[in-house]
Amino acid sequence: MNLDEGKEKFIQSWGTLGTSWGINRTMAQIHALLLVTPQALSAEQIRCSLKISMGNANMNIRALLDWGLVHKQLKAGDRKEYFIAEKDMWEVVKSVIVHRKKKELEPMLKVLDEISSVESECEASDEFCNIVRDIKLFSNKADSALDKLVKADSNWFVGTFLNIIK
Amino acid sequence: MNLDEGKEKFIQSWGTLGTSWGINRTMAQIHALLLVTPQALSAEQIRCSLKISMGNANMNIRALLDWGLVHKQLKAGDRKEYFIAEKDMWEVVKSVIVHRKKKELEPMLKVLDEISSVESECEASDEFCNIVRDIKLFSNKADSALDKLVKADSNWFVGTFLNIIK
DNA sequence: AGTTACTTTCAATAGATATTGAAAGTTCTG
DNA sequence: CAGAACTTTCAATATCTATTGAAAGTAACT
Repeated sequence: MNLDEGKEKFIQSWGTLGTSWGINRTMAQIHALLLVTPQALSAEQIRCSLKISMGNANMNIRALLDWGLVHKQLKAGDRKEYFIAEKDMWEVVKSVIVHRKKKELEPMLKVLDEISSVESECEASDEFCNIVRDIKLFSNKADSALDKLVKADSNWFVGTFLNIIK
Repeated sequence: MNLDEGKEKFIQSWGTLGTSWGINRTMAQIHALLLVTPQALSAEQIRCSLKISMGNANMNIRALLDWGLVHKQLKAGDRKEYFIAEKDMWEVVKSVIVHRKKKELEPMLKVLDEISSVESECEASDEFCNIVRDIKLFSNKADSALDKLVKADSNWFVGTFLNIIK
């Protein structure tokens, strides 16, 4: 396999993977392209490589910056902005965890709190409250575990943590 | 808040959460309904509760059985099938991990293997191979960590694991 | 201040995915 | 084995999300 085929294949797969991870296809493909490109690329270069519109490229580059998966780089004497990917996989996973935790787990915790105030007025409502309490307990544990995880540094995670549970 | 409002709210939120987890809305809502229902329900009861079509209900019940998130229950002298949810949250998360690992991580590992055969013929291809090797290393670690996790039992996970990283 | 180079926004449109409903299939029962 | 009770399938359709392209915005240089 040659280099271009390899890059192409990686970009397509990363795009597919992304869609299952709450990251849209283009966003994941841009990230993939930048991941396998040692130097920084301009929006124009990204647009051409992936054959997407300027608007699409721009919006998803902003989203990637927002998630901290891509960093901006300015070159002296050049008005264009250049972009380079975060290449430490643990940092990438952490960003995803932080964003999804905020978007998914936290609203769920809020709802669980609200619905645990269901009045106890019959057997059915007591059973409901018990089930909700279990789910809440589990979710809270997961929540604080994730908090701890994202505070961990890359070396500890890859070197120690992954080995402990192995 | 009364019981019905609480159930309704839970079902809607679980449905929303599900869509971010590779589980479609209806599938997640059926799961939610069964989660907060102590006894088993028939397809007809599910259909009525959620106001969805028979076809939709059927397909998603099958999917839930397939994922192991819902179990079938037969009642003596009744031709209908009844369904009851897996209520242990760790079992639920494990099912999701198993399915998503198969659908997402494993195909990615395969692609990473394929593309690490890119010929070393210039600096760029060497850099590409290095980046791919890093990602592969990380992914393999994640893969085997997840394997270990799903083999763990609920008590160990909730009682020990979540406390270790706390 | 005007021109050029580049970036952002957003309504229209395309594309992907979920849902319905009706028809076909299955299994039980008298 | 005919009919009833229930389940499954699938093409048509609806819904939800991503993408485009054109117009507006912004900043640098002359």
